[in-house]
Parts: sequence; C-alpha cells; structure tokens
Amino acid sequence: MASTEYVKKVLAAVRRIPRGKVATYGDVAEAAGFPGAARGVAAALRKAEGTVPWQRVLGAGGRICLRGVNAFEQRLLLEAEGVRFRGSRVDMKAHRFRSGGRNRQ
DNA sequence: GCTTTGACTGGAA
DNA sequence: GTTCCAGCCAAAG
Repeated sequence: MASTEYVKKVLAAVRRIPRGKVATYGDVAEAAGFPGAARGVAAALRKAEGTVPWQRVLGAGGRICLRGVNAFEQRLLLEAEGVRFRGSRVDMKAHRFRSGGRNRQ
C-alpha cells in the first residue's frame, strides 16, 4: 500500500473538518483509518501544506504542537474562524470536531 | 535500505 | 495544571 493512499485519506479527513471546528492529530489519523498514526498525520500535513486546512489540526488536548511562526499563524487563523482560545490552549470543549456529535471517553 | 528527525500521545513526576 | 519520559508512525536524508 503506497503511502500516497495514507496521505490522501489524511488530507480528506482534514478537509472534512468544517470551518470554526478543530480536531487532534489522533482524531484525523483515526478518521483516515490509521489510529495511532498521529505522527504520520503531521508528516502528511507538512507535505500537503497549503492544500489542506492544516490550521484546524491541533495536538492532543487542543495544544498547538507547531514550531516557529506556524504556531502563531495557526492561532491567528483559528481565531479568525471563530475558535476561542483558553490561554495557550484551544477550547476543544466547544470546537472539537466530532462525527455525529457523540461524546466519548 | 537503514538512520534520523518530527506539526504526536499518554502517563508519571 | 505543567513538565518530563518513553513509545509509535511516517517522511526525508
């Protein structure tokens, strides 16, 4: 299985995220069909930078795991979409993208 | 084809 | 609640 499929699925999952919503790398990986491959999502996003709303993808707990100006830019973009921030974290409780709006864990 | 790095995660300190 | 450590996966060198 070419990693291309993996990237494609990941990108599709990210594109599925509506504006004003956010999701974690683990969520995207699971949505793509590869649970546990959170790091793979990061690698795929970095490669597909610009082709997908990478800004809507955050780390676990709504924490920005980005480096450099990207972290700053992501926060700005999310704020522009209506996402509220809780200190240095994103308010996942109100902006966490769920499939069907089901509570989990 | 193997090694290193990285936009990760979950649990313990 | 934040920081540190070890584990996992995929892309790049």
